Amino acid sequence: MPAANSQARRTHSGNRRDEAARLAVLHAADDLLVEQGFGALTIEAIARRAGVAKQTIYRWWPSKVEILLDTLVEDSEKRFPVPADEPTAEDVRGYLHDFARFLTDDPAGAVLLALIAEAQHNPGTAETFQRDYLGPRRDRERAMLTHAIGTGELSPALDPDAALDALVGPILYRALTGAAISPDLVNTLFDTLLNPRPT
Amino acid sequence: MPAANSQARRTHSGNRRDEAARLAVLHAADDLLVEQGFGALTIEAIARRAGVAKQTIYRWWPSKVEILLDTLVEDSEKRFPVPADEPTAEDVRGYLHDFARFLTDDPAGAVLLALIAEAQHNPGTAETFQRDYLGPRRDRERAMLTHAIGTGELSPALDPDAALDALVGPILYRALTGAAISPDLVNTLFDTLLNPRPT
Amino acid sequence: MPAANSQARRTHSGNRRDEAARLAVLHAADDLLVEQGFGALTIEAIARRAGVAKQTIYRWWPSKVEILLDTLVEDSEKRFPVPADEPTAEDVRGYLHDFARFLTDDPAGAVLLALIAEAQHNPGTAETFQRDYLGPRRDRERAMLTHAIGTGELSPALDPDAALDALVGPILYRALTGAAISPDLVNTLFDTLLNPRPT
Amino acid sequence: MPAANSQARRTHSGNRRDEAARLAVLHAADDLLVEQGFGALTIEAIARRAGVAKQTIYRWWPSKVEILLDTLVEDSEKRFPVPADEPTAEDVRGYLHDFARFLTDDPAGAVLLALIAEAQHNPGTAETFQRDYLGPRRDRERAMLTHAIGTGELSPALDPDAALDALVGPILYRALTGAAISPDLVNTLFDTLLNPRPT
DNA sequence: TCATAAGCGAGACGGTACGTCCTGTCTTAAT
DNA sequence: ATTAAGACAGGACGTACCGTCTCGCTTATGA
Repeated sequence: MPAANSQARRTHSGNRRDEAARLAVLHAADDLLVEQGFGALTIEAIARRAGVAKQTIYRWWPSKVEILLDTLVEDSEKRFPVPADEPTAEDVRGYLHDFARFLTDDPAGAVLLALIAEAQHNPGTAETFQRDYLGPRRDRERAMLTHAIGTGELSPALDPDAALDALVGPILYRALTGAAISPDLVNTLFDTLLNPRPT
Repeated sequence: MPAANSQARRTHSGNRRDEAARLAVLHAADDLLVEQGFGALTIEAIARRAGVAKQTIYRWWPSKVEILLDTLVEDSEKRFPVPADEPTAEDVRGYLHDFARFLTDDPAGAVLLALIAEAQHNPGTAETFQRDYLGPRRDRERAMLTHAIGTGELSPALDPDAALDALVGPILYRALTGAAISPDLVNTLFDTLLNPRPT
Repeated sequence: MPAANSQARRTHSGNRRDEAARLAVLHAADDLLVEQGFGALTIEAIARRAGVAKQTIYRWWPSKVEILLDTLVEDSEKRFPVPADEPTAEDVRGYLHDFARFLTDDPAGAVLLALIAEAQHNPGTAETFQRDYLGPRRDRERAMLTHAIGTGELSPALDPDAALDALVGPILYRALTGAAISPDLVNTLFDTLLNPRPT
Repeated sequence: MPAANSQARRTHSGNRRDEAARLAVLHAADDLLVEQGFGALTIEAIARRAGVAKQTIYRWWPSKVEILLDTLVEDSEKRFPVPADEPTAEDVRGYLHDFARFLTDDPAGAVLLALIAEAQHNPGTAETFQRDYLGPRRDRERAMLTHAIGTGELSPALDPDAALDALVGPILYRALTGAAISPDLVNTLFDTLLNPRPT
């Protein structure tokens, strides 16, 4: 764990961006969100916990939303990457399970929910979030689904984007309302909406 | 409509709750949210626009969330009431269309999105919102769906609550991400998930 | 002494200006200036020490200069009021001695020096200081001197305003440069510049 | 004059102190003080305008006060040097006129006023200013005055230092309060305080 | 001649204060 | 009892400077 304590004064790197400060900010933001909730996630609190000056945060991130985005992009790639290499129907199913587990069991899932929330409150956030997170992921999800349709493994009644909304929507909705997401639900959604070739 | 302007000093009602003040607050909150977004929705701004003292707001509402809830409950009942009287399959379908239209076309739809968002940021809000809005509506939605299943008109692969999540989820997800919701999408979801008896 | 401690939360006066807060601010500013110098005299430090919110300071004073002015006006009137009632030559002489003593021995003298200094750095301060302090005092000093000239007790070579500058200037200059001001110096200035009728 | 513009990147002298940078700093400080006042005289602003790195300033001057002192020493010597070569009474009188003119008409006079001001706010500045400016000049002024007394041209009622305070004080006081200084005032002070042998 | 040592522009860093805004509590005077 | 008004303590906002630091470069010097 990257120590962000303040007694051992970090020595920084002069003219160049200080990687230790960058990480300290990301971790502080993440920790604060999980431990104390979005209300406690102020720039001042992040700076305080990271042992960093406010100006250092403002220098590199326009707002706390972008900090969260940075952590989310990293965490999402780590915890539920979109299967990209000749994905099969089972890869798609597995991806949906991973997504559900990320939202309900992973502390980082809270970041995704918080960003969706913040996007409702702020049009700028909505745009940034769409551009830097939802859009790129959707592109890869669409490619995944399209491939599995192309092989004949899946044959949904909806076009790929609508099908993805129909799959992701319910999972996310249950997460947003604090409900559990059983693997059965995911499986039934998958079977009903994507109509997989019987095995 | 009760004027909420400040030049014509409203005369208030002595020792009874002032209904004009109550309405002025609800309208001010609604208007501010729609016109200037959630960021501008502060107690001070509501009080200012409503021509009401802050204390009057704090006396009757624990937080701005409850103000929004009050407006949302009223507006939802008006714009897309849950069909309750022997609802048919077509009533269910119509309800989903009304819900989608509320979210995308009605200014009051923004209130629902804002409350879902705020619920992510604040556990207290989540609970209140669930208890006073989502829960009661879901009860009536479940009754509606159960009735239509009981008559044999609908036969979903999922249990009623899961089916409702599967229908509401995608619609809400598209609204949350700012996407349009075509009637076709709603129809296809309805047909795929609820498997209606062919007419 | 008005307690400015923070544990015993002051109860304030609601709708009206809180006199206790006003005094706490004035005393905190005074104390900080004397104890830690002008550099430590920040709005934040005053607020901290007075146990007062910053906003309360900004509500009533445009800047810390006006806080100092308020204390200076009060203190000057108390410590070296301008003799006003048929002042004699000896009253004038005594006034000069009081002025010298105020500058060198009284902690409040530091406030006067600080304001003269600040006036050099800030045109707005210069104007306010002139209008609210120097001007009014000079009017009364001129009246005092004019009266003593009118009785024939004093007959300076300079017009009253120039004479006052010639008397005040050296005293203030020595104070500004941290030099002591002996009563002899004041007496000699008085005798040389005002040419008093021999007794 | 060495251009302090930033587009034409100055080539510096490698191993040795860069004289161009030194001058650029002095001029930038001077200009900023005159054009925008003491409030705008920050190290960052000086560095910006001089096209110099902050570190270069901190390397050679402990604080902005010393920068001003450097310019003041140079300018004072140029604009109103203390007559040193067998000064007559008229030299003394002329010196006082020069001093008054420097304070009121010369942009560099603002530097002297600013340093007197800053000395009130900061004991370190007071000491440096006394040691490097006021002290040395006073030594030469005392020598000048003593010489003119020695020749019998002048016979003040006060000892030389007190006489100098009595002359300089009023002039400076009027400058500090933004008042004009007429030659008549200077002449009368001179005549009254120094009691010159009639010509 | 070529390493080395200092000065330089640049700019990131941890801090502190700025002046503004909003929070939720309180008191007053009027209804 | 309820209201409009608004003062209050508190605390976050985003900005500007502070004084320190490290970087990569340039130049003069002496081994």
